[in-house]
Amino acid sequence: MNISRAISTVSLFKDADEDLIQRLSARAHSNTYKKGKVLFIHGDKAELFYIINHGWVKLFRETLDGKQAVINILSTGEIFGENFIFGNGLYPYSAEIVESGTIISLPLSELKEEIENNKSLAIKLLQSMTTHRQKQELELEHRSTQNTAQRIGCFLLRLAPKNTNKCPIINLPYDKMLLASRLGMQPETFSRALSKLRQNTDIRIDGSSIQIDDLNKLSQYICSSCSGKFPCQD
Amino acid sequence: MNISRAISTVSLFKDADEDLIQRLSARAHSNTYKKGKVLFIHGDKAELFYIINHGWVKLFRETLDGKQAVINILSTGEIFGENFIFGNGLYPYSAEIVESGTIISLPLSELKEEIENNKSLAIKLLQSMTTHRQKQELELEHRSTQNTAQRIGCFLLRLAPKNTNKCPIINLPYDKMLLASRLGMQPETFSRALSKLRQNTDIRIDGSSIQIDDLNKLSQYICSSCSGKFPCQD
DNA sequence: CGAGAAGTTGAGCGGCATCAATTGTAGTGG
DNA sequence: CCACTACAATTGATGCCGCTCAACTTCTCG
Repeated sequence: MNISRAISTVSLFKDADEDLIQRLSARAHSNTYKKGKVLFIHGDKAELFYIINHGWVKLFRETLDGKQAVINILSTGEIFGENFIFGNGLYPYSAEIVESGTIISLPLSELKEEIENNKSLAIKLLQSMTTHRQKQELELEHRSTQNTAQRIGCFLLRLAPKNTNKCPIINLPYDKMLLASRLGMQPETFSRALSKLRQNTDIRIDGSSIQIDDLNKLSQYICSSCSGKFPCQD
Repeated sequence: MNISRAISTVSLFKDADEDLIQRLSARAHSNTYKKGKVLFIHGDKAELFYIINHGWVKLFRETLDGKQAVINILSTGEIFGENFIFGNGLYPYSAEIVESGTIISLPLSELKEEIENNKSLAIKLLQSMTTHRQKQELELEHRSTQNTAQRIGCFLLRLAPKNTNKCPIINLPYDKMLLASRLGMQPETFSRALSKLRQNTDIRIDGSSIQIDDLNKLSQYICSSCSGKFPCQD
């Protein structure tokens, strides 16, 4: 897959004209990284933003006493670092490859220039920022109102295909340790919470694949502690 | 204080030209509300955004089983609802007056129109969204890495004046119940956590005013569980 | 097949929530 | 102005949820 094709799949550039894609491609670099590679750390000078062509990336912060807070875990077609164009010039968190893959990097200065000259791109970025803010707020709500079993269930519900009424089978996108950190809990707690969820909602677990027999029962168990209604759309 | 003056104090409109302020003022309404008044609730059609001229406003979400998650508590010169211009047309949370005051309301459509015709305003909005996102991420980190006493201390530190090396005296901006909910804890927990903080950091508490004798000791107690360095700037 | 990591399970503990009772405080009306 | 009321704030007792430490099992991959 070539670079310009990858760029044009990103939702921020979906309706962009061909010229823009080409200008961006000209300044882009594609690299393949192994699991464990750190792209940048909290406090580094922010000069690039990234598009994931393939693989998984973890965004996180580390506290002085060694704890880690995972902000998000991203995959193919997703973008990160783009929201620092108008920041203080430093990355506010770190990024690490958690599943080997290829990453495209682009200069923030180039994106900034494009945005300043392209109204519809600026508005696209505003839209994507709005979406992210709302997800973030929902995340914060979940942390304070949902218990660990519900948080796992909520994650599963959002992975489930929306429009099938048959029992979906879900494959966890990455390993359970990573998922636990993504959901803000310990691996041991995750394991126990998942089996608690199984007891309460009749899901069937086989390694990393999970079958939901009764979607209704699951969503009731989860969404009673949420401000939204299933299926989640906000 | 007249409407256009109030509008021009908002950071989003700080460098705006006089014409813009006047166009906005022409479509603005100022209202005085008492404590308890609900401006809008989660799910309402989003048609207005608001500027606080005076008083305090709580933004929050409510879950089906009655729990409440406070998103933020805002005051004079702050703006809210502006980030729904590019949303799905519905308010994603509720807003309630918690300290009586006057609020200016403006149509979102007007702001949207201005932004689409005014590049520098669009960029201003992008900047403010960036700031908000980073604050939100820090908030999420705090919830998972800081305990209740540290969260209170962190709140105090951010209220303290930055550039004095003498012992600052801080007045809590609103009552302790509300502050507890803002920090995601129960009132009883807040009370206990505050006295724990007093024991560990030599602060002196007298009702709602708090004196910090040893700023260094306080910041060490707090910021060891944070990814940032004191004084907080990111 | 063996080493190391992921995942599970158990025991124990601490932090925060909950329920309940008491004290402090501000606002109301006689 | 004071008595009354309602609510804020504190304190105690108790229980649960999730973290920590530890042992064990399962899985993965060289």
